[in-house]
Amino acid sequence: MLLSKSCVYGLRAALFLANQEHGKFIPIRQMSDKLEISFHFLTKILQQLTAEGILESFKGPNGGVRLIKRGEQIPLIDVVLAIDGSELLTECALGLPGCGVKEPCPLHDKWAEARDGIRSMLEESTLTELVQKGRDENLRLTSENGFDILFEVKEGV
Amino acid sequence: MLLSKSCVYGLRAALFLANQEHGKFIPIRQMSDKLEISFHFLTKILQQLTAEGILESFKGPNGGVRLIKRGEQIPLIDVVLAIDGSELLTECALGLPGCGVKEPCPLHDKWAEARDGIRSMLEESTLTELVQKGRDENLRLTSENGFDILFEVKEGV
DNA sequence: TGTTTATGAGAGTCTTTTATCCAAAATAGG
DNA sequence: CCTATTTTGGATAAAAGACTCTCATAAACA
Repeated sequence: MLLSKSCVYGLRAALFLANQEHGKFIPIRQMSDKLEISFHFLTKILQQLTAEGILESFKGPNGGVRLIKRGEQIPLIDVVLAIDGSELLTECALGLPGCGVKEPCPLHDKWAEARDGIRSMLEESTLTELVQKGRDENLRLTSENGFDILFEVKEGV
Repeated sequence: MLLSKSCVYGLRAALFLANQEHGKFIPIRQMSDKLEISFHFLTKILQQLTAEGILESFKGPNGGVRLIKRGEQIPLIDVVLAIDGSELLTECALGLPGCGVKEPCPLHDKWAEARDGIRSMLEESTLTELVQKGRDENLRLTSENGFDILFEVKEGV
């Protein structure tokens, strides 16, 4: 698997948050329900994102988590590296310690280039951009539901 | 981790074999010693490569494994997919089942493109090509040793 | 005060990956 | 035929990852 499952969930959650009114705190329970991710598991992942300075949280009634910056300013790479660690995009394809420009393995150059393709794609894509695309084309965010699920706000009913 | 540890070992082993006289059976024990990989573990990995038609084996004295085709004709992708499975380069970045052109997730297009960068790099690189590079520039194949370790053949001493 | 909600630590389960071991089968050579 | 060599395949074990759950604490609200 290229990305860990935690990372995949983290991306889904980040997109979910970017699709909300900016600045509003969203309870984790609500996210776990909508995204069909175990509440406890998602909690751990979001705690990581909070610790890494991507989210901020607020306790108590009407509490929850929210993005620290606007979605426009958050590239996917931030989420991926916060969860899977920066080694993900620096590791040697042959597993050699210290593999790099100075002491490369035979695959180093090509591998680095291919990896950087992923990296730059993740650097160039922002949460907002994907949310926009998801809304415009009504794409999926869970196995069944698309971005529209996020709008059926039933508060006050 | 982008590639599993098994896959990484499999690549090292494939390069090792491509650096040997073509057609000669190399005992797994010798490979595990030189490549500093656990004999038993490497055995399992090579069995997979044999089952996938990349290697062939021969039992008994002077037995071992060898590449079925010449290294020129073996792209890295063969080894990677034989071990990590083809899902590796088709999985959805958001983990959605059935994500594809017909039912994409918001990240699908960009992710597919980035993944394909890795894929085509692995398709275009052959074992021989890397062995050649490794020899020419005397690069590493283990944490300590380079391709030269493969030449100290001590038979008949 | 009591309820809501996140935090942090931790225990426990399940699955997959990584790693080790052993008996069986095949083969070569004496 | 006997023995040493080497792969095969099954079984097992250890470690890591993916979860589930609980509990005690803290902050905020009403």
